[in-house]
Amino acid sequence: MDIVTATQGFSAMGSEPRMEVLQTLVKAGKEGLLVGDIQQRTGIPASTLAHHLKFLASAGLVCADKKGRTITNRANFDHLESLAAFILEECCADMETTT
Amino acid sequence: MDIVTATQGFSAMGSEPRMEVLQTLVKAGKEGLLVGDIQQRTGIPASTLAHHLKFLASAGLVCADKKGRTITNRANFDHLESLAAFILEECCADMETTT
DNA sequence: CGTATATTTCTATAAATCTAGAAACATCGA
DNA sequence: TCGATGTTTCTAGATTTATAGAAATATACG
Repeated sequence: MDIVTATQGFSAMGSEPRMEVLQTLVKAGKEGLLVGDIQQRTGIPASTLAHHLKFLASAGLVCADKKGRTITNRANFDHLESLAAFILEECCADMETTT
Repeated sequence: MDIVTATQGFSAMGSEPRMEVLQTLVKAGKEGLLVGDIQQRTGIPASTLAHHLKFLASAGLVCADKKGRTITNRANFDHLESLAAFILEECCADMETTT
């Protein structure tokens, strides 16, 4: 994971409504949720929600899967794990003694 | 860790120069670095760096320790770990069957 | 005291983001 | 085909953030 990708991911997580959406999807698990479901659970207006979902998707945190009239959104668990790992990835790298 | 704190943390990580600063401090380990050291390693102008360090500190990601003329900055490793853990904290909570 | 050093605060401009109503678009069912 | 449903795109004003030069502050040293 490079720094640009990581930064985009964290930036996407750096807004309360967006984090709320993401957590709703993380809680929902791999089945995902329809946009309408998310809207119901979060109370975010449709257009605002669409905006945030696009932001989350373009950061790779969420995947959207259109089927008929509805769109299923799912958290991208692999990517989320990588981001979590990135935070302390290079911890203390500069402290290493000449081993 | 509540959602507001987490969001502030991720927001602070959601900018490339700031993430670069944070990583520089994470690499440096618990000894930390002087503002001037960070400036040298990142090439960020002093006033811009001060701005970002304040942002990082107010999000709890970094601690500043003034001593004489210099200020030592350290990554707040505990907080960073909590943030990393937060991302998938409630993973699949809504999928649980009636156990 | 006066000067050099380390860092911040002030300031201003440019750019990005947030929010949400309204309109548009696509798909399904009758 | 027509109306209902689910979701997006358009739009625009308000707010936040980014950047960095210049001035200010604080401490140390001679």
